[in-house]
Amino acid sequence: MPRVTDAHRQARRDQIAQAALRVLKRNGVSDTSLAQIADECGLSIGAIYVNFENKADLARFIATRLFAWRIEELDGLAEGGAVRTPAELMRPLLASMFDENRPPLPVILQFWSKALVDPELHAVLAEQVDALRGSLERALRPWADGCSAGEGAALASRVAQTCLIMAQGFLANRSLFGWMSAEQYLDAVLAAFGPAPLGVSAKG
Amino acid sequence: MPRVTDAHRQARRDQIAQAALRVLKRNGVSDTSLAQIADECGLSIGAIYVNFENKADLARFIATRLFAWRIEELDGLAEGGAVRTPAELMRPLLASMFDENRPPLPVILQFWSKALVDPELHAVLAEQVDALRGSLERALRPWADGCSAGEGAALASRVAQTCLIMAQGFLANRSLFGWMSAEQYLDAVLAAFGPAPLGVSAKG
DNA sequence: ACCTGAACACCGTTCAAGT
DNA sequence: ACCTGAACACCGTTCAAGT
Repeated sequence: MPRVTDAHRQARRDQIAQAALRVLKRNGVSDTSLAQIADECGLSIGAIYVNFENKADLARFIATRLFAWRIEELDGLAEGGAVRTPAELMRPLLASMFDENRPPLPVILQFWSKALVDPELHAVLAEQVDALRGSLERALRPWADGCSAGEGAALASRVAQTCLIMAQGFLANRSLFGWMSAEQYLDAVLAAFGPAPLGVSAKG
Repeated sequence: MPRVTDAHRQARRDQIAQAALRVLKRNGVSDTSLAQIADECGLSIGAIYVNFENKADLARFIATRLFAWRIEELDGLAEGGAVRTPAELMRPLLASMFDENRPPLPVILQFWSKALVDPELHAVLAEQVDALRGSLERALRPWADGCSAGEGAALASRVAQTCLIMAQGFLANRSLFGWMSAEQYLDAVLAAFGPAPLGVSAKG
């Protein structure tokens, strides 16, 4: 009867992962022990090892199940071939970070750090961010083709990566220092690199 | 004779911190034990505790001594009141990340993560990044005043923060995925948000 | 004054023993 | 088939004992 066992196993894995995420939010990634997770989900330490290979495997499961970005919105914006500028697409990208079903930003930053020394966790995060990059690239394609008809694909690819790098910076800064809101960030990017200096029309 | 003792103490602290950084580069922050550091510098674990309060205190010392950014270049660019655009100042800012006297970028990212759960380490990093932000803000002032005479100070402050957030993103992405060089990043930022779409003049 | 290394409480991991 | 909890090697930290 493997089906019953599999369902039970999936439920156990979700139960443990959800409990682990609650402890992670409270105590930080490196200060969370398996004993705390076992207490939180009402099981023993051994039960965690029945359902996961080890602590790193549990971390990968959490990253796979809970870190997946909602990319439907970006895909939706791309439909119909409407021309959306990078600035217009950055807005939903940054807003998606604050989705309440997502782990808090500091937890994500701590997983980035773990991925630097855990190749398998790195692969999980790389796959997720690449899916996000692909959606952004598709959504940018009409704008990119308008900029340079022949090189639209290459431009969309480069700019999609760049928008994600800028979003990574926002996530890190928001977690560590909280200098700005997403709206202030976008406004300042346009003021710094945008077409016309802000305030010129008002001042002169 | 406290002077002899103090000099000896400083030398010991530097000896231990340099050894610790070598192990950090090899093994990552969380996989480096005090036993490894003691072996690397030829002392015992107890000797580390003679010279540092604990492991977190050693980490703070490393961050203070070795993470200080070279801001003289930015200050030099600001002298004489020359107008430098954000894009022009981003170049030396990103280049400074690859100074060979600085710890590698992945080590810095791991310290960011540690700072999220260590308020004293967070204060050290916040002080350093704020000094960098101040230099950038001064260097941006002529440009900002040119954009909007009355609001130059506020604009320079906002844009300095924004450039640092974008640099944070570059550091994180470079450490994790290495998508782009600094030059490619700047080019793509200008293509995405800059005044004229690239390639228009060439394409017609 | 400075250093050592054994001792302590904890961690992740394993595994014989239970149900 | 699933779970428990004691055992193990390790970690950061302390401290009596050395020089």
